[in-house]
Amino acid sequence: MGSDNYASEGLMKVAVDAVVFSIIKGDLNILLITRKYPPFKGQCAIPGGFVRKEESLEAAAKRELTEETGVKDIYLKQIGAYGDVNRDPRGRVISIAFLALISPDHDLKATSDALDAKWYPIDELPKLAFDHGAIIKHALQDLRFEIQTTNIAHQILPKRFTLTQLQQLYESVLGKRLDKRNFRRRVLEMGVLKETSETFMEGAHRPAKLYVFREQKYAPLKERLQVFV
Amino acid sequence: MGSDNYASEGLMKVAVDAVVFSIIKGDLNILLITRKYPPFKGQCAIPGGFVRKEESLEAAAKRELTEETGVKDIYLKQIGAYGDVNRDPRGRVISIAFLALISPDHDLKATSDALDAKWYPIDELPKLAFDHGAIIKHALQDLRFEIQTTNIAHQILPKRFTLTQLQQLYESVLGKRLDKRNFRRRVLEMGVLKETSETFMEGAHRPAKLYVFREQKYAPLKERLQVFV
DNA sequence: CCAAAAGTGTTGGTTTTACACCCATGG
DNA sequence: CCATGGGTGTAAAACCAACACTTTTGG
Repeated sequence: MGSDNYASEGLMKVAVDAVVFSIIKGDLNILLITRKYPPFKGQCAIPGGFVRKEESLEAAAKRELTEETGVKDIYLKQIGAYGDVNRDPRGRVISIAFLALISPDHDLKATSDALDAKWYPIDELPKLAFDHGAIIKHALQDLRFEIQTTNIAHQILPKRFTLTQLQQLYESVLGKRLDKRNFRRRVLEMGVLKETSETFMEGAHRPAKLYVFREQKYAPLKERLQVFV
Repeated sequence: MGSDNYASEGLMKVAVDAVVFSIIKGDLNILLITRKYPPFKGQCAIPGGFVRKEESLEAAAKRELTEETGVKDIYLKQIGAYGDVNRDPRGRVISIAFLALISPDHDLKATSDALDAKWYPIDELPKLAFDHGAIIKHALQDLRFEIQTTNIAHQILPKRFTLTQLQQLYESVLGKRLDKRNFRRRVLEMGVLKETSETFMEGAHRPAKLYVFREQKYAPLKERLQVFV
């Protein structure tokens, strides 16, 4: 960083935006709000807002997400900064984007801003405000990488889950079918899961064993789950 | 992004910083400047500075790099935003970091700011200003990934190069030795190189074939060069 | 003819893929 | 006893890691 004229240079608006993914009926969805004021009034956008002086970028993203959608207590991973000169018609705004993968049963409260937050399947996204279309595209690439290299899956699954649920999650995120036997063998050999003594029963068939993640916080995996994209 | 009180919120300083890598005598080096003014006067830092109203983040990083070090015309890859509240003692500054891999024979001009830019081997880095130590650590991880998944190597190599030069580059970046036969087989099978009819001769031994990258611009590779870290 | 780096294949072990049937349960 | 999804093993193919000698040149 230069030492030159600190006072005048570089002042601009800094925002954060969150691309929040979930799986609904087997399809990957994204949480969007509808803008009630210009610019892009009536169009959809990913939730976000301006960073305050005294909060970190991640804290700002969490706060805005809660304010606009009611979603809280989730892990956000930074995916990059978007800073094209004309990305916001109001003036120069730099946005730092984050991604998350959460359970769809977080309550989407009607918010103070009267923005309504809704889930949209990723292959039926509406036209998006700002450069949010590009941000989402990058976020999806990033998510496909994340799910194979970290335990981010634990954010979306119930504490205890079946291997079939886990596999369906991977299939939805990666957008392709996986072989049941190979998937189970690999995920178990990696040692990131722990078998519980409980089972899950639903419908007229054999009950499924329930598993938990060994690491309950977001953490990188030792090896990559070699499923690729 | 919220629609609320656009005028007042989110205003802060935005900077860019560039972690520029090169190989000097087989060792991975980083380009640092010495700060001539407070804060962190006399300490080393990665080159960077504030973003101007009318330039993109990448353009700002390129401009600052040229101003401070003389290095120009290089590809910069964004690696993330650093926004901790107290990362800059002057006040709130968000910094967007970039990385590059360049040839060491870019001239390091004595700059207008009288900052001198010098190369430092990565295992002999001085104490660094701001959070630049952390930024460099992330940049190195990122570089090790980049070199296996993109043709970023073409930035540092001469247009035509030998396979031995390419292999030494990989070894320096990854910090480990690679098997000559396996390396050559894989890199050729990937099809990112094109053999030329020329050879390179130096010293009393068999001349080496010269190769060029098929893609002359930064581009992701179809497959990953499976060397890992 | 010596030194030096360029160039080149094979083998054994490991990993990955593809693939089909039996099990436990509720109705 | 039927329908449903849970659970399991194996063989062939692909891939990866380890390894040493011949070639071409200049001095």
